[in-house]
Amino acid sequence: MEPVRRKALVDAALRVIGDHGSLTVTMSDIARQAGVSPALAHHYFGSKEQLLIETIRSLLRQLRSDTVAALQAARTPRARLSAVIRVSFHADQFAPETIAAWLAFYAEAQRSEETRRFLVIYARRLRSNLLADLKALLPAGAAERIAEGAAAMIDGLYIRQSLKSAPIGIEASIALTEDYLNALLADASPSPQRGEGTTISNHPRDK
Amino acid sequence: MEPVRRKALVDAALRVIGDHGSLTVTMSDIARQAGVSPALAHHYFGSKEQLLIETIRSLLRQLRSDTVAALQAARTPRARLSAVIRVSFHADQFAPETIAAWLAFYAEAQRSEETRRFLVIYARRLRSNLLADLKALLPAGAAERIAEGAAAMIDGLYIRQSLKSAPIGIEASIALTEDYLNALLADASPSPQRGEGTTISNHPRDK
DNA sequence: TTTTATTGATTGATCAGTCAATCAAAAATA
DNA sequence: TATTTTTGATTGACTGATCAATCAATAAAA
Repeated sequence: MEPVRRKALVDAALRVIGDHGSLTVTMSDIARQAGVSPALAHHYFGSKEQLLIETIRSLLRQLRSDTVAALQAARTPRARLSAVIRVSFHADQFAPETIAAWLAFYAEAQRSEETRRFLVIYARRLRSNLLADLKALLPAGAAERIAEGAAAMIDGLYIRQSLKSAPIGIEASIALTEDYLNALLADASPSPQRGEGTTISNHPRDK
Repeated sequence: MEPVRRKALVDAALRVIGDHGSLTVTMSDIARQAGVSPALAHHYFGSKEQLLIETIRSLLRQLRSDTVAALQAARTPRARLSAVIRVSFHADQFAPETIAAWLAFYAEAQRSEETRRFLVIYARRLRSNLLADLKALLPAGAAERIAEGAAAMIDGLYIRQSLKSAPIGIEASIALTEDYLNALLADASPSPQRGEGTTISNHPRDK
């Protein structure tokens, strides 16, 4: 029973948090959603905090397995970059409840060291997935900057989506991120003289 | 006394929220920080929610006045774009406590309609500040997309900063956003044939 | 019988919000 | 000017609700 209940509770937590848009949900809410008593939730997880930790861990695991699958299907570095982008904006990830849950965990990360660690893992993974393939197309320095920029744009489109005003939409979000990559790849790669000299380098941080 | 106390309480709320990294701070915490009794906070604001609303309003007011000042100092459209970027990453805005506070309000916006309204105002302002000057440099369609992308990148750099791992830094954040603008301006403007045909248009959303 | 699953009932802590009571300053009255 | 009245500022003490966490008891399975 234990694994069944644990999964049910984690799934329930994710749903309740997404609906409510906040981690200030009660153990009772979660337990009710999972169809068990609050006491049972405590029995299996020990504390609310621990259940929340497992919940974000599950969110991350899902994203990771989606990413791995998408990367395996892609052949060229450029196609792998597109795959990473596509996964980030996959319908599941882009559902309002999922966005709300991610946002709630970002906020929680300000206080919970363990939650922060998980989000840092996410951020690093996204960056390094992008970086690995960018390095096949660009000098290391430029690749690092563009990976940083693309990761930021993905997160930014994501967070803006959470406001639900003028929703940008999945396709448009992907297109914006692709535009960014295309433009900076074109800028830095085919004619290094121009790209290196005027746009990419020559910034304060390059001192 | 009333205006003095109101300001002290709003400032205290901002500080406490920033330090604590969450809106789940008590009225007592805020009142203590402001050096008054919790009862007085209720007396002036009626409810915690109302005090919180005033707090985000104050955050927004500050950002707006900074932006207006920066825009007035800039002369060309391109300079105004840089000014908007610079204000977004101004040291005050980039302080960890300020970022934590913004993040907390983003999360709160999932539940509080009024909080959401304020954040939508922020998002719209940022977008339209960028758009106004981009339109002077580009066709409307391209300008809109780039404004959206730049706004997303700014917000994304901001939220990534909140994780405090591998902090990107003010200068590097500005540089990344400038790179984005430079690359897409170069791409779309000087040779419309190429830009329009390959990078900017020809996306699913343009169907 | 022993172990595991499950819950209802309860506890203890935390907080938002209320209220009646002070205190002080200003305004009105003598 | 001196006195009384009114008004606003301020608080300590309290209340009611909420909730995480506990625990002893029961049911079911091994």
